[in-house]
Amino acid sequence: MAQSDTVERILDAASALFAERGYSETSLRTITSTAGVNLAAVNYHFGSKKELIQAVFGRILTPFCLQLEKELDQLQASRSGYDTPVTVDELLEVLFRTLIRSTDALGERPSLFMRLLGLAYTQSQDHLRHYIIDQFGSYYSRFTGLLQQAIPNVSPVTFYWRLYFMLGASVFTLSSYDPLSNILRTDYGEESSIENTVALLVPSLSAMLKCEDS
Amino acid sequence: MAQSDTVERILDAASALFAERGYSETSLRTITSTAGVNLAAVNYHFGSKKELIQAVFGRILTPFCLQLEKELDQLQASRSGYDTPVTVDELLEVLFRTLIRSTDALGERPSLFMRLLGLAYTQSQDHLRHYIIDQFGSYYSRFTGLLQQAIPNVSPVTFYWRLYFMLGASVFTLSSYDPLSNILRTDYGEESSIENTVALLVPSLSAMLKCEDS
DNA sequence: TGTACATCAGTGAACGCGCGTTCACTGATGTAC
DNA sequence: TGTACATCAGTGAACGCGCGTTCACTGATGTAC
Repeated sequence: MAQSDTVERILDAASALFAERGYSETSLRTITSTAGVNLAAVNYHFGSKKELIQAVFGRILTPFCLQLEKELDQLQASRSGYDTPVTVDELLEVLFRTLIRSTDALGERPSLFMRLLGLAYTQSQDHLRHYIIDQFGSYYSRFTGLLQQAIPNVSPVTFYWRLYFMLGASVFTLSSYDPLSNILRTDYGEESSIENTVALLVPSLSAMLKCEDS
Repeated sequence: MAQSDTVERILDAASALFAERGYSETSLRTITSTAGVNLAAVNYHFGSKKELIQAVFGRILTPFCLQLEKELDQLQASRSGYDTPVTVDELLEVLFRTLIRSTDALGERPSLFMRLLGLAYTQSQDHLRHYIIDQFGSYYSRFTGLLQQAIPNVSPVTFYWRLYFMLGASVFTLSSYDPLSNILRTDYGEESSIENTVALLVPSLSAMLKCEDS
């Protein structure tokens, strides 16, 4: 092995296996044998299983955050000097475009990212939740701040809950994209793509976010 | 112990622990020591950990299904002879009222049910997914059929995806209700209740389901 | 009514297994003089 | 250029531990005659 691709092989195998089965259901023995490396290599390179989980997550979260920042900069720059504020639809477009592009750049699929994210919240991985908040918190705040400005007639509390409605709808659907699109093919005879599904998701979420606050 | 409440004690402890940590992260030793029963009692009464998981789920899913059936019967009966079809909002009201009432009747909280349901899909518990489809499939089909009739202008494929947007939003938000409402209290100084949150969820979902199909 | 047997909830201890982690070790490459 | 040493990626085997499950057993209650 020329100058160690062991780290990359472990991260590749671990990403796929964690997304498929969950963090605690995937053993280091399964990861290392899939990657074709020695069992002890994970502890040698990463220190522990927890640190491997964070490394797997960071490898996909970091490019997403950087890309999102760039896209939001562009979007806001295009508005400076004008009085037309950024719209909900534009923000959602940016969010999902960033999701698709940043995972694509890694040779991964959005569903993998969404599954890792969903699992971080449903499995008891406190260390990972804290890691995500540390890494992603400021980008998340910037995005949600802009989103709230785009819906001035919705109260803060309603907006708060709708953010989670949106998060749940997005993460749940996109993390289960493969099985859901398979059902669609066999039961409805319809082909779909992730772009296609996002194109249905964006206006649906937009309608939900903007609707009259009762 | 008068005529064995061991089974109930195991189910109570297991429900709470599974919802808190997940199925595979909860050991039989933790369950039995919490319940104050012998370790071997789970295998004696339920056969295996898998069958315990199904029993925990069934205890909460079955009353929900029966209650939902009754509510839908009533709703449809109130319409027979008239030409006014059942509305989206009425169906959603019935769904969440059923959720709240059926869990309440067991002395449990909706978030517990939603967490167990969410975990069934995110943890690799194929046996549980199959069990849920067997038990719940026909009730689910009836509900979604009525819902689709209430939105005649939305195409079947769009409706298919929006069902999962709705499911994701509901399960994610309600299963994380406690931490989310705690954040709301500390950061916004607002008290909330599950009824309150559902009252925000229903019109939001309704707007999302009904919005113009692009 | 009394005795023998069957049933059944529950128990204590052990089983084998897979887990994450550790550790002494190897062998190749880089560095100092 | 040659030698001694340091560094570092990687390895094979073992560690102790907690896991789900099993099994022989107990003791109370019910049933048959």
